[in-house]
Amino acid sequence: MARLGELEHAVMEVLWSAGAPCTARDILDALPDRGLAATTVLTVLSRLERKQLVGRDRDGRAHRYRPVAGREDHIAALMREALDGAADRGAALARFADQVDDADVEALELALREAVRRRQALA
Amino acid sequence: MARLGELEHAVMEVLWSAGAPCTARDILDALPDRGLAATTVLTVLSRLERKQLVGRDRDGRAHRYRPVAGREDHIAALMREALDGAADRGAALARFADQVDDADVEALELALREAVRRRQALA
DNA sequence: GATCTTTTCTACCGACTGTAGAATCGGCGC
DNA sequence: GCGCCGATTCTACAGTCGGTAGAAAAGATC
Repeated sequence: MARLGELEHAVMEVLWSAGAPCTARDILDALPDRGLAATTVLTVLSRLERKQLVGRDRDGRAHRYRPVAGREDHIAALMREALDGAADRGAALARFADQVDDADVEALELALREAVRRRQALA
Repeated sequence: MARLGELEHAVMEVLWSAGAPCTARDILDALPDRGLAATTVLTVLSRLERKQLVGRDRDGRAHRYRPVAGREDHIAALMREALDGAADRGAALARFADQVDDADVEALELALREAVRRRQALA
């Protein structure tokens, strides 16, 4: 999976938070502290499109950009990718379970119950 | 956390698999297909040391290099790092639970039970 | 002390990222 | 229709990172 630079990530955050497709202008306005040029945002967006992290559709003279996947999907994919590097997946998952805090343990237990339920519904 | 290049990763794999501290020579010999120069391995090791992924101790005229953390610890840390990017950790964990295969679900369930048990023993 | 290995220092190249100017494109209003 | 203005595309450059390794120094061994 493609790695993201700091600005690329910031742009993805804007798109993820927006909830609706954004123009480059919207994104520029959402990052006022950086003092970026409009073309910088466009360049970053085109790179994100090349990496297939955003898509776009024309809207008048501009484009509206949208994330291809949601933030949480993206994160889950990163977690899977990390896990795929394990020789012993069970051991890696055990370490992971040890390292996360109690709230995450509970959330994970819930997530697993739900996932199992969904799987059984499909079977 | 530091990102790893392809060769850096390969060197870490050698160290993780070795089970004992290795010299640069050992690592070079473990990667025969690459036709690397000895200095290349040393350079990579020094970068890994700078990234605090390996440590070393002198042994005669050479050094012996060892991974600071085990492979599974490293992977678990990567997974946590990805998870830390989530606005909604529960949602990210839910996606993760949906995306992994049945064997991983079972391994995770087991890992969680064990983790909870260990936590209770500590409390 | 000569030799041989290991290490350190330095350097180069290519890829990637942040950054943006120049040039072009394309609606919209008049 | 045509010009204007914002959006887009193209091009470029600097900084960093990773892969690669030569030159030079350090250090053990005989």
